[in-house]
Parts: sequence; structure tokens; C-alpha cells
Amino acid sequence: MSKYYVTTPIYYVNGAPHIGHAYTTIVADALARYHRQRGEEVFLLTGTDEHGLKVQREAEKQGISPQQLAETNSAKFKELFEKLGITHDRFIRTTEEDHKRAVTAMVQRMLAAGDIYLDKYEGWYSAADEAYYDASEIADGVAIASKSAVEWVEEESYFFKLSKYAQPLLAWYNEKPNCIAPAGRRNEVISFVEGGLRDLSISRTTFSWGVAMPGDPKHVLYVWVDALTNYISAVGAFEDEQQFDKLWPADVHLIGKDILRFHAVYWPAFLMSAGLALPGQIFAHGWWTNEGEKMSKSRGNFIDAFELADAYDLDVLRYYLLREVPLGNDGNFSKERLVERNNSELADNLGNLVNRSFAMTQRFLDGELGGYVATDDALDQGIRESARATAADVDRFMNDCETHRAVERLLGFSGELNLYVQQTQPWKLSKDGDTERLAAALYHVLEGIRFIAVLGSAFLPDASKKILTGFGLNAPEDLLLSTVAQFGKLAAGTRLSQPEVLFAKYETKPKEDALPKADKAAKPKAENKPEAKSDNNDKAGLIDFDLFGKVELRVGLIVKAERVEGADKLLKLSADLGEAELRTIVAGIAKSFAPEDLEGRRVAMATNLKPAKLFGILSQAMILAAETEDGKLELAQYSDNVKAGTRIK
RNA sequence: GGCUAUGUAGCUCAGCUGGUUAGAGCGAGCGGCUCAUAUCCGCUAGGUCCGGGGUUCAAGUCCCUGCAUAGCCA
Repeated sequence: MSKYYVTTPIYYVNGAPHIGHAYTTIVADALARYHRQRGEEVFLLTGTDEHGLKVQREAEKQGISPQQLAETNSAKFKELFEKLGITHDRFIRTTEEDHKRAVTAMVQRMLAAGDIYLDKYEGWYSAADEAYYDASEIADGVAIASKSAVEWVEEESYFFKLSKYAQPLLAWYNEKPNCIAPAGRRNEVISFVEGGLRDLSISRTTFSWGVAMPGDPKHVLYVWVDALTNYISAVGAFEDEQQFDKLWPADVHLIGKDILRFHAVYWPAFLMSAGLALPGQIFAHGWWTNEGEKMSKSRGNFIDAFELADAYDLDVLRYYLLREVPLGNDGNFSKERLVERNNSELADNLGNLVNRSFAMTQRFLDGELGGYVATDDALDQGIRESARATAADVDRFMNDCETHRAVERLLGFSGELNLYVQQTQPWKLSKDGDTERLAAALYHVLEGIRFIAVLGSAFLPDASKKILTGFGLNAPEDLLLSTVAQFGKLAAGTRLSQPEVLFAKYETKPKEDALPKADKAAKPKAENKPEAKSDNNDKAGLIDFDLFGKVELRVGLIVKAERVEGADKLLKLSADLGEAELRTIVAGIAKSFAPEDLEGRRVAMATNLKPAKLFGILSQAMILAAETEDGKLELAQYSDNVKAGTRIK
């Protein structure tokens, strides 16, 4: 049985998990799930990096032990991954005993190879960055790049003969063109190594929270020797030969682009020194920005991973992250895009396809599936061919870690199935009593849906499960890719049960709260030609739903009301519409209401009308009112149960 | 500053080794169906393929150059 070993980085426990942590881990999880479907023996590794000066200092600050701090923060990551439904096979912590033993053994091997020597290090060091800087990189006592303080340090340190490995590394990059991906990253690494490698300091004497240098315990092994070794310690290096031989080398180390050098240069060099095999591939993915803004500590705009998991359906979040951006590119996390993708691709396209197909089978065939017939019909043949091609394409894309293409392909097939339904028109076949053709058509759609459910299970595990359950396919084997090796496996006589709605639509939020109100309403483009197009629809007096949908009605809480000087019919109102600022409304209702009667009322307002100036006051919404027989006005009113700003539909 | 990418319809992007009228999805407009989560299907966008020069019978697709953006340079 072939195996697949995929890793995420281990996450440093000095901060809260954010979108980046969630992303890497979700990608790795999708890859792992897919390979499990192939029937491979899969090992998905993630975990936390817990040693180092920063943890030690933070713990001192909090008055707790480094171990306690690591414990608490590591638990957050573990909790996150449970929440995200990550199917890791091990969550490793660098404070675990077997890991520490492996680190020691690793260094002993490197010592035995003659690659480690004792020397003195001097230079500018930043504790915040845990990095040394060249004199050219600092100014005014701070590192130019990170703005963190540096200090001049001289200390005894063990060094790894990295310089010795420049040529072997270049040979490796050359022999295995895919060992570093994407290709652009590979070029970066090559040009870096071609520039020559300096030996690497691998120990510190300035702190103690870590694994001791074998034979010289006043030295602590520096972060990367310790951390990188997790990839082998987690699978039994130096201890469980059977497991280690089976799983190592890893097939993919999935990492963020910021730690590329450590993985593409140091790590293979360490492995060469220790006489161990090199990983199959190091894949560096990009960063997410937050609504177009770079996330940074100074901005304080990290997207909290827990909030993300709470805000969106897990399938939708996975889908969005995997679909929006090719692995390796930077991406922009935009709520609007996520909602758009959910609504149009998941809900409208796939969700509705499943819903309509099951419903038709229920209604026209009493929920019972006919058997598979390899019909001659060209449309049917097209679906079969597409199903086959989709399976093949998804497989190829997953081999290349092109999750966005795999997902895109699946949705493309879903679109083809929608088209097929439109073309075969089962409702018409039912009416005409053509049950044979009807059964064949629905069979093809449903079998196509089963392909999507199986092939998409790594991306949309929950939805996939709901669909398969609808077919009565609940066994773990029903997920295997072998079940989509041929078209036509859905058994005759299968009784369907309608799955619940797979993807609910999210409301599209107006989200222009930040803009001045006048600008907001001035935006609609139709304004340039105001009169031209108004009389198309109203011949019949009916309007489209779309048109109605454009009218934004909301519940506004009147917080203040006053008379408008010089106008006996007008009141000036300030209303809370759940926005950052109150809106001003000028309403012609003074004859029916005293200002004090209105304050505190929640009433219906049209909120996306073009603002109008009345008596020099800009009115930014309109109140809905009905006239009584005696000419008084009454408002459309809501109780306190309805929050200010709620959309009326 | 050096090196490397990228710059294609309103938005997000495909366009392999140069070759008929430059594509997709979303958005927008119009029309059709009614099984379905008001969903689905069809038609419509007339875009200096960043600017300039060159190679070629023929260039988003190759070369040079300029501009812009991004990444790497311990």
C-alpha cells in the first residue's frame, strides 16, 4: 500500500491562531483527505513549536513556567484544529519527550558526520525577531526591516557546516525540479544558495528553554534544529524504525513562504548530514491579506481563526480558502467574495442542483432509482464522459496541489449537470409519461452528483456526507475514489432521502457603513439617464422581484425628532439604522405627529433612495406611512424585538 | 541598487511550445423554462491584451526598452 505523509509547520506558541494557521492546516487536511480516498496510508502531521527565548521571556513576564505557557497556548491550536475538523494523525509538541530524544539523536548524527564545531558568534541580535543582523541592516539601534531593537552579542556557539552543503543542495534542486514549489520560490532558493552559504549557528547560551546540546548542556539548541526535526520525530525517527521507514521521507512539507529558507536550505542540509532521505516536496504558500490590507501586529488586523470558524460554515470556509487562490499565491480575504462564492457557486449551482434532482426523483419516481443503462443518447454520453474527465482532472490537479483547479473543475461539472437537467427537462418527460427516458435522465444526474460528492469530499466534507447519506451510502468505503472509477455504480432500486439544504445563502451586506451617506446614495449608475428606461415594466403594473429587491427597506429607530423651522408639515428626524452614524430624515408628517411622540419608535424606512434636500436639510431616507380616511398618517411600526437596521423583506 | 516574477473585459483570472473573428466565472442588461434554495438555461460586454521599438508571412504569445506592482538579496 502506498503512503502519503504531509506536514504543516509547527506553530510557534507565542500568539493566537490566525487565518494563516487555519489556512495551511486546512490545505494540508484537504490533501490528506484526498489521499485517504485513494486508499493510501496517510499521515497528516501538525503541532506546536514551544521552545525558545520568546516563550521563556513571555513566561517570565507572566510569572509562570515556560512549560505552563506552552501548555496553554498549544491547547489553543489543538482546539482550533478540532473546531476546523482537521484530521491530523498526530499533533506534535516540541516539548514532548520523544521529540526531544530525536533532536538529541539528530544532532549526535550531525556531530558524528563532523559537521558541527564550536566557535564564537558575534553580531547584532534582535531578541524579538530571534535573528541576527548584519551591520548594514541596522540603523539607530534597530533592525531596519522589523524596527525591533538589536543588541551586540558575543557568545560561544556551535556551528553547523552549512557551507559544505551548497553544492549537494544545488544538485538536489537540479535533479528534483519539483522539490521546491512553486517554481518561482525554487528560483529564489537557488539564487540564494548560489550566492554561497555561511555556516549556521545552531546553539545559544543566553537562554535555557530548549533541548540541550549533547555533551555541553550550557548550550541550548537553536530553534530551527529543534523545530525542523519534528517532521521526523513525529514518525518515530531513531526509535520506531518500522514506522519511520514506512513514512519517511515526507511527501510534502506545506509551509508559508516566510519560512522557505529554513525548509529548503537548512532542513535538507541537516538531513544530508544525518544521512537521512530528503523530503519529496516543499510547497510554500502565500499570505492572506485582510480586505486588501496586509495583516500585521502594528495594524492589529489579524483575522482571528476562531472568529472565522464561528462566522462561517466549515465547508464554505474551506471551499473559499481553497478556491479563491492558487496554492502559492497571495490571497485577499474578502467577506464579500466569500459570500458571493457561497451564494452563487455553492448554494445556487451545486446546492440547488442536488436539491432539484432529489426533489424530482421524489416527485416523479417516488424516490426510487432505476438501474444504470448505458443509453445511446448524446447528452447522456456527454455526462458520462464529463464525469470520467472530471475524476481524471481532479486527480491530476491534486497531484500538483492545485486545489483551486480541482474545486473549479467540480463546480464546472455541477454546471454541466444543471445544463443537462435543463436540456432533458425531466418534468416534461414525466408529464408525457416517458418513464424510461425520465429514469435514465435522473439516473445520469444523480450519478453525476455522486461523483461530485465523492470527488469533493476533501473540500466539502460535510456537504459530501449529506449527499452520500441521501443515497444511503454511509460506509467509509463509499468515499473511496475507486467508487468513481466507473460511471453507473449507483444501484438500481436505491431509495433516496432528500438531504437538507446543503448551503444556506448568506445575506449580502451593504457594508458601506464607512462611507458618507451622501456618497453612498449618489452612486447608482442609472442616474445619468434618469427618464429613459422607466416605462418598460409598468405596463402591466407588475414589477420583477429583482426590482423589488433593489428597494432597501429597513427598520429605523427614531432617536430624535424636531420641527423644521419655517415648514409646518416637516419634521427632522435622526434615526438609528444599525450603522456607525445616525441618519437624518426629513419627513412630511408634522401634521399627524408631535416630535416627542416619535422618539423611540421603530418604523419602516426606505434607505437607499437618492438623498434629497428639503429646506436645506439633506434627507437620507424616507419613512413609510399610510393615510387614514380623515387624512391622518400612520406609520409601519415594529416592536422592540426588531433590532434597528434590520432589513425588511 | 542587483536578481526574479507579474501587468489580458467593471471584478477575479485562463490563454501550452507564436497562426482562423482574444476566452471563462462573477457582476450588469435582455429573453426563456418551472423540477428546484427567486434557483436553472440562452443571448448581450465590443477589451490600445501596460507604453514604445524590433524579429517574422504571422505576436497577449519571441527579443530589446520604458513604466507599474510584487517577491528574494543570510
